[in-house]
Parts: sequence; structure tokens; C-alpha cells
Amino acid sequence: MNELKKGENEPEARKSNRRGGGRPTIADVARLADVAAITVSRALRHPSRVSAELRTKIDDAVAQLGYVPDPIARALASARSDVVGVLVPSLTNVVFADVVKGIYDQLRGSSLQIQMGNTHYSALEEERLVSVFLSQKPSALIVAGIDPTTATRKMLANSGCPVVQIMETSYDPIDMLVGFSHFDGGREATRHLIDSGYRRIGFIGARMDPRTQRRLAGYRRAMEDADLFDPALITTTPTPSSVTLGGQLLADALGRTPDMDAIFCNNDDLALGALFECKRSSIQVPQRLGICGFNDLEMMAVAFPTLSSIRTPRYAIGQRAVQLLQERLADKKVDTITDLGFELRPRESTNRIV
Amino acid sequence: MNELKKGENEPEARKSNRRGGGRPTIADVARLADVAAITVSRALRHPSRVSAELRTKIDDAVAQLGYVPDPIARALASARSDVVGVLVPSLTNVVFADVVKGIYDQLRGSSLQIQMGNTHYSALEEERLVSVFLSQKPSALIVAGIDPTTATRKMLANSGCPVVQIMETSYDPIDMLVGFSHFDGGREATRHLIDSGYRRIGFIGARMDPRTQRRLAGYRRAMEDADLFDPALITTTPTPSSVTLGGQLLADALGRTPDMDAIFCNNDDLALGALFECKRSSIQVPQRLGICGFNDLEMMAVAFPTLSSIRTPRYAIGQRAVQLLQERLADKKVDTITDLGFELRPRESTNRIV
DNA sequence: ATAAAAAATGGTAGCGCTACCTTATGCGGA
DNA sequence: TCCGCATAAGGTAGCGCTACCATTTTTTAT
Repeated sequence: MNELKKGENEPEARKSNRRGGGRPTIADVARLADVAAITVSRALRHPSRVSAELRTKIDDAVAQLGYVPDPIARALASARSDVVGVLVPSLTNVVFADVVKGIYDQLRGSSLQIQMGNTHYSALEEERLVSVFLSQKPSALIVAGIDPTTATRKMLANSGCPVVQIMETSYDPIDMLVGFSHFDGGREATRHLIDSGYRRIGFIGARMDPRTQRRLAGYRRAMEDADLFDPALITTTPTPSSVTLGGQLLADALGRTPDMDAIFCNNDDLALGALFECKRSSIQVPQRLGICGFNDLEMMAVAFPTLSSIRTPRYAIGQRAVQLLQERLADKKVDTITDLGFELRPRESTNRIV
Repeated sequence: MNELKKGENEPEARKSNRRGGGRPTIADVARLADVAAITVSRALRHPSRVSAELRTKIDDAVAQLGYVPDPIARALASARSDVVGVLVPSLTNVVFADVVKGIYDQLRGSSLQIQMGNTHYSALEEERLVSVFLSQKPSALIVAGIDPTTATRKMLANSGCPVVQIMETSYDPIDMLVGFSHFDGGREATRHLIDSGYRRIGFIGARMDPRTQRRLAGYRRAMEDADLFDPALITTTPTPSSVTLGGQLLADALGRTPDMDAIFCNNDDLALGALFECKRSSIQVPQRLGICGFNDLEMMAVAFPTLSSIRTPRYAIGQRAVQLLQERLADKKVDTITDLGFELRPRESTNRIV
């Protein structure tokens, strides 16, 4: 009953016998390098804690066997996986694509993987996904959420796992927060229209998730401050945003308030749709109607006429979120709230005095 | 030395003692339901193999403890994780966003998670990522690759893990393939322009990845077949595609071949940029210049004028890829190649006889 | 020189689950 | 009655790694 020493009397048999499917394990490396398995583990995880001599021997053995550590076994043993969960409310919205790209780029080289979840702008779905993701013991979670439910907040807070909420700066962070103020963005866009000489400024918005609501609130504040607010100028729909919808909402708004002289579109897709609708109906932009969008997608700068917008730091948000995580995971002190701001990009579509 | 029976004389202590961090385990459920751990595992994994009576008892215990199985431990024990790896060449391209959405939607309810990788249109990066992803023993891999390297093909083929290559139907499948023919798409778009009465039809393309190349090849074939081919009409750049670039490439092309009377844009972003450029330069579309795009993004149908394009089944590709995986994982017979086709959408931008 | 602290290595015991096999139980047919 | 066969349950032994502690060696302080 003393046949416990594997790999010596069964040079080839191992491969097919073992459940794991024949890839070399840390034990194989240890045997080849003539050290204990734990030392191999250390050499790979914390090289500085192993003497240079052994490190070399181990590295050689790793190279010779083509050893690749099993991330699953590691995760089980250390109760931490190499996965960063990313929760976004939409997969197709370019805004989040940019954010995810920022996250991804910043993560490169760090051996961390991205696991994606789509909350569909639903707080309940978000709650479900947070629970699922946490069960995988992720290294960290990045949540481009809507406003989280109490249960979600509690789960995240108790998880012991770093959490970055992104996009928005307007609520209490669970852990870390990176974004900008949508309220201020909406207000600044509206002020810009007012400053450009428009008076009957409409608002069109789709889906009306919390962030959209805050931009609308910013619009309202700006209009009220200038004594221009009129609820009839607001057109919204729960339908998801699209270019097509932008045209429809504009037509609708102009039908109800024909004296409208400018429009703040809650995002750039709507703005583009509005622009096309104006072209089609021979409405002069910016003379008869000013248009301002939100996000400043690439096309805004080359549309004809070029479209004003609020530039939002989407890529930077993703990047910074990961930077914060990395610092946190390295036990550094980290800011709780990071406001990355936004920037007005005035262009032809609001430049009345051509 | 007989204190092996945990959970009986240490009712609370467990929580803080154990490495895993206090969440209930399958052993806790087993104890509460008074069955063996393996039976709990079976009840959850293959309910039909456990008697109704025990199943109820176990379900109750699960509910009472709020037990959630640990996916990592499961993955280690069964050498299969609940993760589907998704490799795309770009995170920001709407085309892939649509595909990923299709994947995600089809995956919902199935307990499988998506892990994302971005190959940046690089076969080497793809190779690296495939290796990393395979080390996580995914349930399946979906690769919206470029043409894979030999090493990549070999790894995937030997992995024993279902693989769906998507987007393209033109090469040997490693396992399964879902897409359409980019060559045919390019040819059909070009033919459409020819049929619409255009003769000096240009091509603009960016990035020039393999799929783009095949669309160009389709263009070329159509032009040659009609005896209209002229290399001077082709304008390409390795720069990634963008709306801005569309305008620049068009301007460039018109500078070199002023008699060009139509343009096949390798994708819709370029087409939109080209349209704006025409507007800006007062070039009549479709009279002076016809424009046809590729992909048929949402905006194409509402641009002014509306833009012709080739509608590609992006969402359906994602969906179908997952369907195939699901059938394969359920041991059903599955088609190796699925051609989802495409569809010409002629619109105002190529309708010369207005 | 000696004690104390630090650095380098190893042994053991899991992490929480499931593959694989063995053992009980029920049922029909000879 | 007994055998065979299916069904249902349990026992055992890992999956491949790392936390935790024990042990050995080296360095530093006194």
C-alpha cells in the first residue's frame, strides 16, 4: 500500500489516469526543481521571498514543462479569483463600450480577467448579478449601475471585495466612486443654449434611467434660473434611445411647441436623429433650431453641421476605476470619490451667429 | 483525536475559523437535510437522480441556509467552469457590441457567465488570450477572430472545449462556425451600385483586417465581372475606422479620381462620414455620388438621405453561436457551418432616379 | 560568543465540490 | 427462493493550489 509516490513508477500512465487531464501541475514542477510545491507557489507568487538560486531552478522547470498555473485551483485555495466583474446597464450603448475599453486597457498585463454582466437598467437584475458575481469571489467589482437597491448595497459592502461604482458622482459611495455629475452636465448644456441666445429650449430624453433623470434635473434648474422653464418643452419616453427615436421625439416636440428654438438632447444618438429630422424637414440648424447633445461621440465633430455636445470622460472613467482597484489591491490609500468632470464642446449646431 | 465532526460542538466558531469565510457549504446543507454531501450535489445537479422525498428535504435545507454553490470549487472538482470565453477584435465597434448582446441574451437563464477578451485584431494577441482562457477550463469559447494562427487552431482543437468561430464563413471551422460571407456581401453591395447605374465606383476601407479584405475582394470581383475595375478607385488605410476617417477617405478618393460617381464604404461609420463630407462639399447624394455602406447600423435608415447598406445578422450570430453551444453541451448533433446570410438594403443614397 | 530576530524552506491540511466506485434497496422473472 | 438488474444512496479520494505553521538557516545585535 505504499504506491503513493506518483510520477515515478507511472511515467506516462498519469496523463490519462488523472481527472485533471494531463497538464503539468505545481507538483510536477516541484519534483523537477527538487523543491517543495509550496516553494514553487511562492516563487511564482512572491518571487522576492525565494532565494535567487531556487528561483532560477524553478523558472527553468516551469519553462521546461510548460507549466501554467491553474487559476481555478488557485482561486479555491486562496478564496480570490483573478476575475474583475463588470456590470453595465447596456452592452450596445457606445458609452459603456468606451468605459469597458478603458477598463480592459488598464487591466492588460495584470493577469486579471473581465467578466461581463448586463443589468438592463434594472436594479433587480443588478442585485441578482451582484449576488452571482460575488459567489465567484472576484478580485474586484466595477458597477456602472443604476442606483443600487439596499440589498445590493449591503451585499457589496459586506463582500470584502473592492467595489468601484462608475459614471455618477451623486450618491454615497459603497466603496469607491468614479464619474462626473450628470446634473451639472445637463445644466451646463442648457446654459450654453441659453447663452447662445435661445429661449424656448426643449429637452428630449429616452429610457429615463436615473442618470437621464439627473440630466433632466440639470436642464430644469438652468431653465428655472433663467426664468425660461416650461414643462411643455420636455418630451420623454421610456423607450430605449436610438437615432430614429431622436427624430421622432423632435418631430413630436415641435408639433406641440412650434415656437421651440433649441433642443437639448439627452444623448448624442438622439441629437443625431434630431439633426437628420431637421435636414429632412428643412429646418435650419442652428438658425431656426439649436441642437446640443450629450457625451460627445466621435461623429458629433464631423456631422454637418457639427454638433455641440458635452464631452464625457468615458474611457478615462474605465481606466481610473481600474487604477483605483489596483492601488487598493496593493493596499494603498485611495480616494473615495473621483470626479473626472466633463467639458462643453460648442460647435456649429448651437452657433446662431454664423 | 476524535474531534473531526465539525459543526456539532462548535456551532458558531466555524464561521470565523474557516478559510472560506463563513458561507454555508454543501456539507452544511447535507447535515441539515440529513443526507450525504454527494446527494446534495446530485439533487442540485441532476435532480432526476434523487428521490422526490430527499429532493424536497434538500431544497428546504438549501433555502433555509441560503446556500449558494461555490462555482470555483465546482470547477476544480469537475474540471469545467461555468464561463464562456468571448474573444472579439474590438470592444468599441458596435458590430461586436451587437454580437455580444446576442450572446448574452441567449445565455441568460443558463447560469453561464461571459468572460471577455479583446484581441485588437491581432492574431498573436488572440493566441495569447486563447491560451489564457483555456487555462480557465471554460464551458465553451466563442471567437470572433481574425484568421487564427496554426498554434491557435491547434490549441482550440485539442482543448476538448466547444468552440464557435463567428462572423465569417470562409475558412475551415475548428469546430463550429456561424457567420456569413463577407466576400459575397462586398460583391452584392457593388453589384447594387452597378445596377443602379453607377460606373466609376470607388471603395474606401479602414483597418483592412481579413474581413475587410474579403469585402474588398468581393468588390473587386463585381467590378471585374462588369469590366469596370480600376485600382485607382480603391482607397484604404490601416488606421482604425471612424466617421471622421470616412470623410477624409472620400475627400482623398475624390481628389485622385474626380470622376468617381459612387462609393462602397467598407462599413457604416465610413459611409456616414462620407455622407457628411458630401453635405459639407455640396456633393449631391445620390445624383452626383452614390453611397453604400456595410452592416446597416440603426442610423442608416434615418440619415438624410437614408443610406443604403448591407444588413448583417450580428445579433443573430451571437444568439445562434450560443444555441449551438447549448445543443453541443447537451450532446446533440450540431451543424458545423451556419451561414446566416445578409441582406441588401437599398435606400435613397443609391437611388439615382429620384 | 550567544541570544534574538529575520529570512528561507518545508509539511500539513484543507478550500468546497464532484468523479468514481461501492453498498443498500426494490422489483420482476425463473 | 434466488438471481439479476435497475435505482438510490453513500464513502472515498481527490481536483491543484495556498494558508498557516513549524523548522531550519542566516544575519544582526549585544
